[in-house]
Amino acid sequence: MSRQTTPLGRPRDPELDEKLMTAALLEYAQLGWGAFTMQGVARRAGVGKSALYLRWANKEQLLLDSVESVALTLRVNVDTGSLTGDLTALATALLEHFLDPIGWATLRITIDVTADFTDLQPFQQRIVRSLRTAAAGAFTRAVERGEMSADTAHEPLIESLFGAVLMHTLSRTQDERDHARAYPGEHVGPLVDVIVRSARPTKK
Amino acid sequence: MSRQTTPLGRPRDPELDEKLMTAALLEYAQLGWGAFTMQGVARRAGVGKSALYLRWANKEQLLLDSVESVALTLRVNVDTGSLTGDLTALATALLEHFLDPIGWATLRITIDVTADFTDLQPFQQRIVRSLRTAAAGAFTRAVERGEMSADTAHEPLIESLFGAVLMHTLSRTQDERDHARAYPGEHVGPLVDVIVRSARPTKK
Amino acid sequence: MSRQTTPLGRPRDPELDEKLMTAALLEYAQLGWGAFTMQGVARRAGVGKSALYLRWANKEQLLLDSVESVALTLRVNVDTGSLTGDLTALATALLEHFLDPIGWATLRITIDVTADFTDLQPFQQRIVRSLRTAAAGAFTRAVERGEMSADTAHEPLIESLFGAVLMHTLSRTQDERDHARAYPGEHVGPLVDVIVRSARPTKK
Amino acid sequence: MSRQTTPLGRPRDPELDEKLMTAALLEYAQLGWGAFTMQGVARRAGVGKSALYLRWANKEQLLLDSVESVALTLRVNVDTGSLTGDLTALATALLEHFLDPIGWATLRITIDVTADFTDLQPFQQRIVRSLRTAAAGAFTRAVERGEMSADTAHEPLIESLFGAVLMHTLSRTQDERDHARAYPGEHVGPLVDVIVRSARPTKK
DNA sequence: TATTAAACGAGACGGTACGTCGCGTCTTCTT
DNA sequence: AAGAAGACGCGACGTACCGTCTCGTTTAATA
Repeated sequence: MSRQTTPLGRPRDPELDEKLMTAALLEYAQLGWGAFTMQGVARRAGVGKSALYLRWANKEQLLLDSVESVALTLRVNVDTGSLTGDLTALATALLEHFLDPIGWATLRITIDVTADFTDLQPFQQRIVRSLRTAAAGAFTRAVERGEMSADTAHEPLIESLFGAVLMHTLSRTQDERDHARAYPGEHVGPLVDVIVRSARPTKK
Repeated sequence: MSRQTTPLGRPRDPELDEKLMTAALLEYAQLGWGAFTMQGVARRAGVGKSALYLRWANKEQLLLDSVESVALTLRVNVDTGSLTGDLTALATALLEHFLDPIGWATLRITIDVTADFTDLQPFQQRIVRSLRTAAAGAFTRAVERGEMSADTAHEPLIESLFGAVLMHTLSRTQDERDHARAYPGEHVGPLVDVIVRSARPTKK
Repeated sequence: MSRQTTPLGRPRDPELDEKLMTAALLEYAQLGWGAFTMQGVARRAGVGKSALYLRWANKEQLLLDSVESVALTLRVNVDTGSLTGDLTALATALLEHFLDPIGWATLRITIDVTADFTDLQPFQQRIVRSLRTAAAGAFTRAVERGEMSADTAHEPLIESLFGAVLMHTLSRTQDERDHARAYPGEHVGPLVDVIVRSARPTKK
Repeated sequence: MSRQTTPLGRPRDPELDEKLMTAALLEYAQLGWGAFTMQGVARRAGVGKSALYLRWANKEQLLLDSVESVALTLRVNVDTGSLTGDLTALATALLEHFLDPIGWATLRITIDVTADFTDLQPFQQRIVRSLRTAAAGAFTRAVERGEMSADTAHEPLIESLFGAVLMHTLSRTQDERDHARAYPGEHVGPLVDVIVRSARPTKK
């Protein structure tokens, strides 16, 4: 006769959700698709398979969900006083994201999702949007400061900067990536410069 | 007395090598890692599994080899008379490469390879190198024309341009990608502009 | 506090054990070693391969186990009032066993086992023993009746009778075996006679 | 215009026929059906697969042929002066045949052939016949000597003796079979006795 | 002596079964 | 009802062998 029915039986362990997604990302990051297994995730989390299948229908769903939960972490939007400073902060954050195994796993899955014709826009877009809005703030402030003319399109600049960071990570050897982890500034600086120089107002 | 011994037994069918790699890339492009199977490749190529396993030890090797054989295709180096023209040609080729299912598959595999700690530099580097050398030519000619100062670093510009194309492909929906396939110029133009403006010599 | 722990997880389907062994024997009886396949057994039983490999490590083990479970069926020991009657009952049972495809399969496997140097005595002996004990009863009663002297060795008589039935089955054509199935008495009679005459006490 | 055409080309190596069949029997005797392979036979004989498939269409044909070529070896027919002596010679020969790995392999294959509904009478019968004719001689001489009445049926006696030897081999452990190899007389004696006693004329 | 056609060693090839392992579902007992 | 454990039907893995098919080389009989 209770109106506000508490669900019967044992309640779900709320800590498991996050624990399982973390385990999934680690497993994927270390082993790749080929050796990524549900029982591997369960083992790593010290859990039975039921706990997984009660929450996700299959491997793909688990991975997508896990990736999404991580993507929201990437929220950087600081005013450092200059466009170079703002973009450096952003690019550094992204570089570190890509250098982190889990961040890289996120990218791999995004790439795979993009390939499937089943257009998982909501998933994909949410991640990209967080990057764009962060960059938009930096550009707006730059225009106010006069570092950039108001009619410059943001989109190509954003794609160039973030794409450059991605390409940089992608085209380097393991040793160079290790170096970037230690000294991100040296790697990000030249890339930010490209954007800042491109954005600077044309002299008369 | 012959030093140059012909290998014994029936020789391998040389047509099969290419046929199998093509089948593998198509299979991967359509299905992704999750549903990519050796027997699927064999079936598609109308071939027994033995023909596959005589050449490659496992799925990974087959895919890596297939990707490498495709990567060499990407050879663009034309002199159009202007930096904008040269870079547009390059970026368009790359965009079309990424919009092609097989080209995209190539990227996916490169990403996966980068993740593995087993540093497959020779593989990875060979692909990237073909891009860099193509761009280097364009920049050299630009310096000669006076469109660009001699002391501008190439590397960040290259990473920005190619990364931008990649990020562009990655962050768009299926519909937008279809549009890019039809009108690549509209998509590539703004990205090339970013680079050209960044590279232009500073006015006194 | 419970010492007698119930085994964890879903319990094995107890009906499957027998179903699988029956399917295995039928498959073997119909197709022989050459075409006997595990997936064939699984298909016939409407079962996945896992169910088989959870119970038996390989083809050989499955067949041995199956044979053993059938061998125990051969239990005949009746007192018909005369040695001839008792032995006829026994020999008829054995003849019918050999004429049955599954019974014959049992023999084939026993022969194979005997050949292997890995001496699977427990298996082999258990089958033979059931025959010997049955015959021993008949001989004991014959001695009591005075049909046979007490100091006659049982073993050679047993081997002669059962061996004769086996050789009879082995050396006949398919047509003759069909006839034996219909009229076992005509085939068994002469063989029993040989034994009875050999066993009869010597007249002074 | 030659009438007696010699076949063209390189003639078949006549030594190979026997060499290959011997290799086949050894392979089968040591490994059994399960691990009996054509390439194994070829390897053991130091020969390519072609040499095998030029002579036999498949594994089965090779084995049947090999068995048949061996069976003809079993030709014993000596007059020792007594029925016991004659039968002992025969039974000993058969016992040694069964104790020899190749002889045992012959039996295994015979058993398998008997099981198949494809009634390979010519094969099967030829082997059995050689045994029967040998025994027939011994019985004929026994009748002449007065050790046996003329109207006693031969067939059951033959089946009993040879069957007894077979059953004896079949029901013993490896150790006991080793003993029989060293002292065949001890094992054959009791079995021959059974037959001789059964065959002796009834005293008035 | 040179030609010719089959025999032969080697091994690629299209298949299929092996025995293993992971999927996603199910059934059992425990919490 | 959640959860750990593990059986189950299914199907791919990578291996090994089937019987067929090229290759190049060898070996007699013929020309």
